[in-house]
Amino acid sequence: MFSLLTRSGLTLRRSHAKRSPVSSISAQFLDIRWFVSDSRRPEQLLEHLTEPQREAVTHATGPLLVVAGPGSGKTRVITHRAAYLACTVTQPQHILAITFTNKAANEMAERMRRLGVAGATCSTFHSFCARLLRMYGDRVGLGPDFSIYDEADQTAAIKQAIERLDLDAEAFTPSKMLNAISKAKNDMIDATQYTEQARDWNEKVIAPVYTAYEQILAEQNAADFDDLLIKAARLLGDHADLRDRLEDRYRYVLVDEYQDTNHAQYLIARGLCLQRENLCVTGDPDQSIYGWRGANIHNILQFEEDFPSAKVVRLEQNYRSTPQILAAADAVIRHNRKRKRKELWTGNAAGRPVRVAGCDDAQSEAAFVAGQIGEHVAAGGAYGQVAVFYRVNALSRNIEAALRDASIPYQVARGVAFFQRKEIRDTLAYLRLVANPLDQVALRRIINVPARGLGEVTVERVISHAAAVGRPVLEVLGQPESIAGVGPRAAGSLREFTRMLTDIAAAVRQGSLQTALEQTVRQTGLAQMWSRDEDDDAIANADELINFAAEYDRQHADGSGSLTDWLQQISLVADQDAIDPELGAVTLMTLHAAKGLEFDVVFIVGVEDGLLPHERARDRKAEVEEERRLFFVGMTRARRNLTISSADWRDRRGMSQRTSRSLFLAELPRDKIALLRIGEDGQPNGDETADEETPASSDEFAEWRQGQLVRHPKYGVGRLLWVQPRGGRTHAGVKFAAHGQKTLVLEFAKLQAVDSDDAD
DNA sequence: TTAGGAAGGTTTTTT
DNA sequence: ACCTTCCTAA
Repeated sequence: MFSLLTRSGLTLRRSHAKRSPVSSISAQFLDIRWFVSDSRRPEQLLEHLTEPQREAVTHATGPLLVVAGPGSGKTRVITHRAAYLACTVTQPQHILAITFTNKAANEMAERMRRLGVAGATCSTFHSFCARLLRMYGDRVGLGPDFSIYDEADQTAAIKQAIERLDLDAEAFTPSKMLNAISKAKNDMIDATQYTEQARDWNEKVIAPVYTAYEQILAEQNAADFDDLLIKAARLLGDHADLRDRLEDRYRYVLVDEYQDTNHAQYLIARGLCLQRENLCVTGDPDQSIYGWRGANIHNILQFEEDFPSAKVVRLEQNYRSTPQILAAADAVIRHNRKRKRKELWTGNAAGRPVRVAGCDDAQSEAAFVAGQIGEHVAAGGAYGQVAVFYRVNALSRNIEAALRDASIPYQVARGVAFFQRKEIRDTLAYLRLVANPLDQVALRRIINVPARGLGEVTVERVISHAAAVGRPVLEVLGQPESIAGVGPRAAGSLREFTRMLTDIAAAVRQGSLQTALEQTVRQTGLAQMWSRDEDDDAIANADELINFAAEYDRQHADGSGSLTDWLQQISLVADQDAIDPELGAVTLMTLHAAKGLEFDVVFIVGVEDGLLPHERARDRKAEVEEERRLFFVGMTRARRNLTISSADWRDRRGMSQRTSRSLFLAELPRDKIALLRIGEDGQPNGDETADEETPASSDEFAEWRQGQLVRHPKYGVGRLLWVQPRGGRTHAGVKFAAHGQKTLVLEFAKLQAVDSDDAD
């Protein structure tokens, strides 16, 4: 965001008075016990609701599952239900609503306030757990100022673990290890259990790393993202007194996007509702898109078994999209075999057909999108009602360039990217160290940034000395002369470094984060380093960070803020949090980030084999189904117009490569879509030239895709490089192990598919 | 110890 | 194309 957000040619710098997209997350806990502002009668809340919606809203006690199709008014039901409960059976402060992003949490709080209910807690799982751990973390080995390690910090910790074990297991990259550890954590398998269960060679290598990694996190008073959830789950599981206290506080619990909860989140939701079972979950199995990070779709599928007394309400009427859009999305999702049947329908008026645009290359695709947005606005539409979705972030580049060229304002939903920038991480590392002196990942990051003559050798000496005398590193830093092997020069630098930290800590105690940050940037020499390197981006971004701190200061003028809390907010920022709907700009984001949003006009670009479904998912049926759900989520965001595009050529790794179209395109219903052919200029080439593009003759090979293994009677086994319908025949490039690359016509080549699908 | 260049590996999605 | 890491020279 910030500078990323404002890359468009137009001026989008927001004034300070305006709410910064990410600063809005600070309001996430709304514990203020206000009065229910008007004496709204409960019946009023039921007006304008359909029968099933009303059923869900008025179901007061006991478990409730709301299976809500896209655009079925789910958010409305949730907020009305919370409001209804608050003025019939309970008070606002006894309601806990858990959503997927901070942005959604804020929105829910805001909508409830508009319904006259203030004081409910609206939060994400991660924020809720973090706050819980700040209070009760001592029971699971965390001090109140623990650091939250993101992926980069985790990687650093893993590297430390590997070093400590004297392992040079280059067979695994740290990120592979991290994945394995994260997966284990998501299943609530701790390092001890993992070690006991380790069967194959992989697991036996990873087990000691997992153990060492956990040790390092504990030493540094740090928790990774997974820890937030699993430590909170353990807290609830092991401490009945705490559970009782929380259950008394939160008597009605509501979990949104339940299809994307993992095992730890499931345990937390359960743990909060053991006695009253006033748990209401909402979600849609067809929109489960986070299986890859441990989400367990069975949580929602088995809700009725978990809670035999559960009431189930299905919301199937769609109020969002045109019948064409809904029918197209429905036709696609029906191809998923592991699925509960659901009938989607809408009473909305017919609109335009869904458009499927085949483009020459990624540039013409981008130009096409920009041109169409221009036309939309020329016809009276607003930029703010347009979104472009893609499978991978890298695809935003072309689109951004084309929008800039066309002077179209846009925002990219990449809230986290800002905080991952080097200059921001460096600056924050100083503050992290002040908040949590045990945060060695932060220490190692900046002890020699900017360079002050403290090399690897010195740092290791200091750290091992600290370990030897059993004192915290920061304490040892202050008396460098007592460390063997540290010369006078290094000692001077160490003292200077310690003094800077002390000064920053003092500035933080003064209560202004803005001042503390300004001082950090100046005193540490970071600012000087950036100007020396003429790194204008770094300077601008650091300024943005300072503004962000200033905004926090302003919102916590009453003294309710803290450095730890500010850092926590930053750690838990989501990409979606960076979107400002008021900005009046086109929104660019990944399909994952699109969940829960809606726009009048939607473009889904790069719908090509290998991209959607992504090549990493393509070999496993379950993963292809998740990719299909992702496509479904994207399609169903559209209210009025939906355009799906693919390019015949796309740059990958610097080289232009032939693509083949996504198998999902063949699943769109012919009669609901309009096919377009887009030339180099990004203009449609006549309307009905699409026929040669449709794989009319090649239905037989429609399922064949890039990367698939095939067997040729003469050449043996090979892999499909590309598949392209051409004039009633299907051409394909195949790379054979023994005979190199060949171009074949599938109708004649007598290729057999070699099935590489894993049963999952 | 640092800087700078060459080589080499790498790419999904994210709280 | 891009980033990280490794290597070498100063």
